[in-house]
Amino acid sequence: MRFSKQRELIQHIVQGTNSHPTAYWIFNKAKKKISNISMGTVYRNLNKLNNDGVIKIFYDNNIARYDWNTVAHDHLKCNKCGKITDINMHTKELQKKVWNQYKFEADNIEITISGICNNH
Amino acid sequence: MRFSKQRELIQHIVQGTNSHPTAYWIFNKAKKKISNISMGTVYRNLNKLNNDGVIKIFYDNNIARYDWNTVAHDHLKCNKCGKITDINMHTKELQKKVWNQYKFEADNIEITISGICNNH
DNA sequence: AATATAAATAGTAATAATTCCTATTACTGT
DNA sequence: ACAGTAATAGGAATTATTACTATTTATATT
Repeated sequence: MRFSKQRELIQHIVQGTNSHPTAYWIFNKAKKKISNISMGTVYRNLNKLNNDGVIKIFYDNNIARYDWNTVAHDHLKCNKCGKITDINMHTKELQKKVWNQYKFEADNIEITISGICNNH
Repeated sequence: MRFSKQRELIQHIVQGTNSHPTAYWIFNKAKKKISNISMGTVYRNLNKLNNDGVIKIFYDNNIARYDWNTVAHDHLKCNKCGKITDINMHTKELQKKVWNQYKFEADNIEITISGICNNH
């Protein structure tokens, strides 16, 4: 993969926030540095970075969010303020379990827990 | 809520399959019985049925799928054949855990595990 | 059974998220 | 410096979903 300043910027934006941003948020942030950047470029590079394991994509209901944290982890989503918090649910155990019980080779386990966070 | 034959049909379609169908699949199935049914009607009723706890909505990446099984459960998704299988991961324990560790009141826990199923 | 009314529908337009397409641009190896 | 290749911008196209509105229909009331 060749270097591109657009991709570098997109990577830095994702890596510079804990807010689990959407593509649209990243696009708006990127426009401030490269005013003519397009959504196509944002999506293409986010997918590329995800495929290369540089960042991680996950889904909050039906919209994609992007995470600098590529280590396996899970999310708490507050239904009141929308805040998404990283947590760790030891998915290794689940991975073993689905293999033993269902002979299913898990390569990705996503746990999203919604409810009410400790600010409410 | 008033009776409608459209909603009744939609409910029966969802309750008659284990395939975790999309709105579009349900729409096509419904058209065979009520040829002029519209997508708006399908979505409106699926949401209504979900809100009433008659069926359950969940998200497979960025698309909505509908499930007759309203008891809390989880899903295995095969990356080769796309098949989605119901499993049970005892999320009660996770619910306790996030309360103890994070003081987070979980009301919904979604676990989606993707990988390769036992047909491959 | 006829009527009123409130709710649901069909059909379509609008929106939102994402992917696709193509002419153009710009790294990189020679 | 130049050619070849890969990435880009910008916009069109697609897909999923929601919103709007005139019309129809289920149900309660007479």
